[in-house]
Amino acid sequence: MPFHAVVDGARTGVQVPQHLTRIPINLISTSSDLTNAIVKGKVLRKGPLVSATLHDFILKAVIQEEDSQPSSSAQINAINIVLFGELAKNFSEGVSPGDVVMASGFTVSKSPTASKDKLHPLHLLLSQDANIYCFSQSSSLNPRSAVDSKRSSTVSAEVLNKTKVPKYTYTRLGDLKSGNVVNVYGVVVFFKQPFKSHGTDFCSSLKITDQSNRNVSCTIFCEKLEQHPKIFQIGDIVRMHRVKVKLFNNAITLVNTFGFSVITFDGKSSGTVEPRTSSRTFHFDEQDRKTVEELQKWISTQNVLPASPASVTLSAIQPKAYFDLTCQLLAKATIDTTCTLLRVWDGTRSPNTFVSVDPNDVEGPTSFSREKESFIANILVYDNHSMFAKQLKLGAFLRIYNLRAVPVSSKVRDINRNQAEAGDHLALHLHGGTSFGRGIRVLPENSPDVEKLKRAIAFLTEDVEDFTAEPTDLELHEVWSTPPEFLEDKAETNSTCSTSAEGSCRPQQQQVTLSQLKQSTPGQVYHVRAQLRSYEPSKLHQALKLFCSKCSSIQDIPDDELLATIFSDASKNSENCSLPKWAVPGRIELPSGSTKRAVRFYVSPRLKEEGKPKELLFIRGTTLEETCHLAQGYKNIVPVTSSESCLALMDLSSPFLFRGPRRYYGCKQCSQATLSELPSLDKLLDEKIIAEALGVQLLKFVLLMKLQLQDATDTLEVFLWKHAELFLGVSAEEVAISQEAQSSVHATLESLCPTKGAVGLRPWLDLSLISYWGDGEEGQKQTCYQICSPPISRPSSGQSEHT
DNA sequence: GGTTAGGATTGG
Repeated sequence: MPFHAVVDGARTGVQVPQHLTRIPINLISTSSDLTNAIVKGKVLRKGPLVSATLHDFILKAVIQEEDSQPSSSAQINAINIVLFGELAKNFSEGVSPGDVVMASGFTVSKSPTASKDKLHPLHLLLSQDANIYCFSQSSSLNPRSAVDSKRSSTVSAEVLNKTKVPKYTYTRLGDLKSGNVVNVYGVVVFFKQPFKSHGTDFCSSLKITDQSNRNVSCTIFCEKLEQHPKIFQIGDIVRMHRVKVKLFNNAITLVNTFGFSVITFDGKSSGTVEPRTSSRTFHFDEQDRKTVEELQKWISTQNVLPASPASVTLSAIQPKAYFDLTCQLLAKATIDTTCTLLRVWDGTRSPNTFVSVDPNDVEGPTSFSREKESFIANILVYDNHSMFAKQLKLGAFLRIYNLRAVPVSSKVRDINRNQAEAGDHLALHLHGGTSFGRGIRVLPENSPDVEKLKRAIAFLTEDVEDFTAEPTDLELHEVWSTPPEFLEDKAETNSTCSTSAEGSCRPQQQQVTLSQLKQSTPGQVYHVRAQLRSYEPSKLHQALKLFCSKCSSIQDIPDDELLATIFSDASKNSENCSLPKWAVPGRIELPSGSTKRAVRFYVSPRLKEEGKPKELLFIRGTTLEETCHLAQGYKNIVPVTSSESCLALMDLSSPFLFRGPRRYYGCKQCSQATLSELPSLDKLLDEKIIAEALGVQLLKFVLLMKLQLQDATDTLEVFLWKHAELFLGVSAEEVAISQEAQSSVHATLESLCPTKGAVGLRPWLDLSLISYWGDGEEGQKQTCYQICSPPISRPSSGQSEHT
């Protein structure tokens, strides 16, 4: 290795070789024998990393000898050094001004800037044969040095060996020693959302644990909310840098100290490890990913998490219970100076939470349709939470912690109301204070819980018009080799809620038999009770499709055999080609069979500047297998090839992006792909941002099935399409990568339509169907049907009305 | 380079 960080030589085993002889800077001349010479100096200045030629970097720096006292002003003890290639890169990443470095294996030549900068007339040239040893002043590497170090922490020189030695050292919670400043990983077993302290900062209080099974309380003071850990639930994983170990009441606690930073991860494995942070620059490497995955595994195998107030849906609220609620904010109203009303839903039927409010005080819609109202809960939030609630945006996805359901007796009912209507109800309160982690958190749009919530409320938020507005039926029928259809008419959603149909009330109207449905006018939503007679395709992977929301085309997902051919053809095309101006090239060693081989990659200098150069790699010349292998180690991989002597994206028949196990495709028809540099972003890169930057129209994973329903009167073929995710309770994207999601779909279908057993014993389903006019063969009109609700199944008995 | 809090519910 040409670059070494000698932080604690005894510990890391890195030593400056004994055979080298120190040469004072002022004695360096063109006639010096430099074979075994080594110079030592403090880094005075460090220039930027410059991309010089196609495959190279240059970095200039100035070092000054600290321990030599120039006997006369004529003796110069500072010298320019010029580093090339990997060494320049490592120096750029690993060395800060003020660090002491030693250099060997260099050559010298005349310094072109000597007359201007008055430094040494020669400069040192360090290429791949040279060595740099860095004695970092950083406090973050080693807890012991951190305590002694008077210097504020700089993140520097943690690069020792890029692949084997971690940039940061993490202390197990069982090994914490009072007084040390440490970096730690931990699983959250208790937390409070940040709250305003009596001082200048917000305060987060949490308790974490790890494989050493020690629980440690942490207190984080930060002025800005975004600097606080983004904890959504117990079981999340936090990584904290530079926390000080203190003793309080005889117990070890951690408090943030100078240079503190934190990132948070989901405690449940989802295939990819996505750090939650607002920080533009944070270090996250392969080792971090492994650490997080080990903790995720540990959580899943150990019973480490305390029984937390379970996340509960509105329909499952128990009176007197405390619980956490994940929901969407629809409207809010000021009740008084200490209390705000939040109107929310989560897609399940709400208990009666009547709150009287003046419509003039309401922000957002003052009323909803009667059926929508039956899904809405009213929550009163007090004091500190009331203040916070006032700045919440309508439509936001929230998690409300330690919500309480208080039974309210009917004694206080309005005398004018009918007794039955004004019956007992639940009052939902978020009391003041932060005990038991009480608080409200806005969940980001991309969190798995929000994705789940969106699916659950889809049937409430999408009006019937949405179904028919999309010209997708053309595609639906083409996929099934049936006459193409196209929608024109719009259905209406005049609906009333049948209160007699307890639990099955949906925003739609008449319950009809299949026979009646076939004779009724298209353009409406109907409620049916039916059994699932059959479904196709029987093989789930055939139900998974790619959908373009721009041109509404649907296509199959290419199989690996086809993809392998595309990759192999592309890699044959290895001619030299011109690079986009921004691309910084590099090479990665890949194990290929028994031999290693190097493949080319390109990175964006902007991401590099932001401290995450490997966040997005453009890879050239790999096989499909190798690309998948690389995708396990790097967050975002975009395969590229050479096209007409220019670097270009690969054919859009193959995925344009690999993210962990996930593959993303673009629409051939709607994309205008160009290899552009990514815009500067505060947000973490995701498939949407990358697709947009590359001019790719991202294709959505969708599920498309055809079901045959039956009741006593008839059978009916219906599409399961727009609401397939809701119906099957999974996201199509998960089905594409997760065996668990696939099994869940199989289980759902098997429960509705068992392969064995009498047809009559199959469960009866309460379903909402939308019917609409489509264009049939040779311009003929034909009625089509789509499912637009989740299935609510009932035992096969009690269906006598149809049998 | 100083402060805050230091989990623990009954309350509209």
